[in-house]
Amino acid sequence: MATRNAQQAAEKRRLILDAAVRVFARQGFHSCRVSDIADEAGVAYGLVYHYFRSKDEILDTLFLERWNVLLDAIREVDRQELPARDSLYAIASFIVDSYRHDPELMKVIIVEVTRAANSFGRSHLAKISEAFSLIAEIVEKAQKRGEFKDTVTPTFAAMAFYGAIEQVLTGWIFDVLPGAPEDVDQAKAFVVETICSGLECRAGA
Amino acid sequence: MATRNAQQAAEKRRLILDAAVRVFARQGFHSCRVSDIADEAGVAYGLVYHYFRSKDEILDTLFLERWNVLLDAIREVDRQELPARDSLYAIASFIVDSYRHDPELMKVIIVEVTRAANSFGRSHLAKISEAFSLIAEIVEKAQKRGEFKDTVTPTFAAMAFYGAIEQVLTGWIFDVLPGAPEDVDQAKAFVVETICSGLECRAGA
DNA sequence: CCCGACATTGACTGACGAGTCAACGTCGGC
DNA sequence: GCCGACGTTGACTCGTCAGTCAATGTCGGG
Repeated sequence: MATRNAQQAAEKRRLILDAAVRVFARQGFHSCRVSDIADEAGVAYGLVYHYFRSKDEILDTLFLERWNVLLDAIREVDRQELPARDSLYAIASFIVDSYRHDPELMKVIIVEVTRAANSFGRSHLAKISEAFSLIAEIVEKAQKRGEFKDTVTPTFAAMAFYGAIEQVLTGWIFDVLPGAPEDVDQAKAFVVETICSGLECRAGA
Repeated sequence: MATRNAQQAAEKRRLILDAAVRVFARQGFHSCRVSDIADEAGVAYGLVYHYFRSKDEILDTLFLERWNVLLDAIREVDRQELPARDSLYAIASFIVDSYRHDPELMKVIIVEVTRAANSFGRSHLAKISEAFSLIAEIVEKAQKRGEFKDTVTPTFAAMAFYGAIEQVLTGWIFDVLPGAPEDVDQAKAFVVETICSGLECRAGA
């Protein structure tokens, strides 16, 4: 009952979650066994089931933890009412920096959840879509303010924006795109430049 | 030995492939059984293994058939040396029309191969990347001609372009984006407008 | 120092599904 | 109308894992 116990339990849980990230990133969710996670964490097989109801619940937990952080970040950006280009730059930066900070975790979330809409993504579709809606709102406001032209619906623009970023991350993850630190930095600007210039009203218009 | 036999065999093979598309689209590759495909095709379980070495080979076949058509289409567009915006519009059109023509097949290819780089996509990464390279070439030529600005590398631009389209298709597939016929038509223009305007040199520049 | 609660262990089980294979049609040629 | 090749069948095998559970360890409180 001691506080120390609760904290120790939390640490063990974290230990398993962190091990799972490494194993999922290395072998993929479906082709790894629960015993691989236990081994990686240095705990017994059964203990994994003491802390999590199922293998799925581990991935759910990893995804929700991180995605909620992303949603909060987007909401915070939104609240600041910056010019749309700055807002989108901040969001792109956040995602790209998340990748730079913990590539394995981002790989797992993108490959096993976000891009796996048929298996895992399915149950998290609503949560994933929340991000699209928030981005769409930012675009919509920019259109009302006259910053962005309104020939493209906010929803499509949001999908294009998010899709472009995710594809770039996927490129890094699978080594089809150069992912050196300087490339990663440039990428933020590239994506925002491409998408925003396409959405903005021309200077002369 | 008769020609008729060879043709009948080809038809049976096709029967199984078409059934597989429906089953994969409905249940997903991993959560369907080979017996589901056999049932859907109205043939015995074992016959599937008479025509294909494995469950994987069925998906491989479906993917390669379609992706080669896409690559040919892109090469053909490239050969015509149109303005880059027209080239990219043609490519976007081709992909979007492929979806309209056979949503189930495109769903399978995107969800189970293209977006599943960790399982199936892995073995087809080279084939998938070919499309990126071809698009990147088009962008590069446009930059050399001065149509597109060169602040964004062709590779990144290609990823952004393809990513945007794929995300829109994914939106339709999972009903997070309105996919009525008129939306589908607009989408081509939306994507090209967004990405190309972002890449083009400003009129005043 | 003992006791009970809870953390930890890992051998085991039960389900599932890919792939095999031996038996059974069927059809064309002779 | 007989023969043999090959298309077709589906019950069966066999490996794989997720999840269970009973046994064992640990630790704090009384």
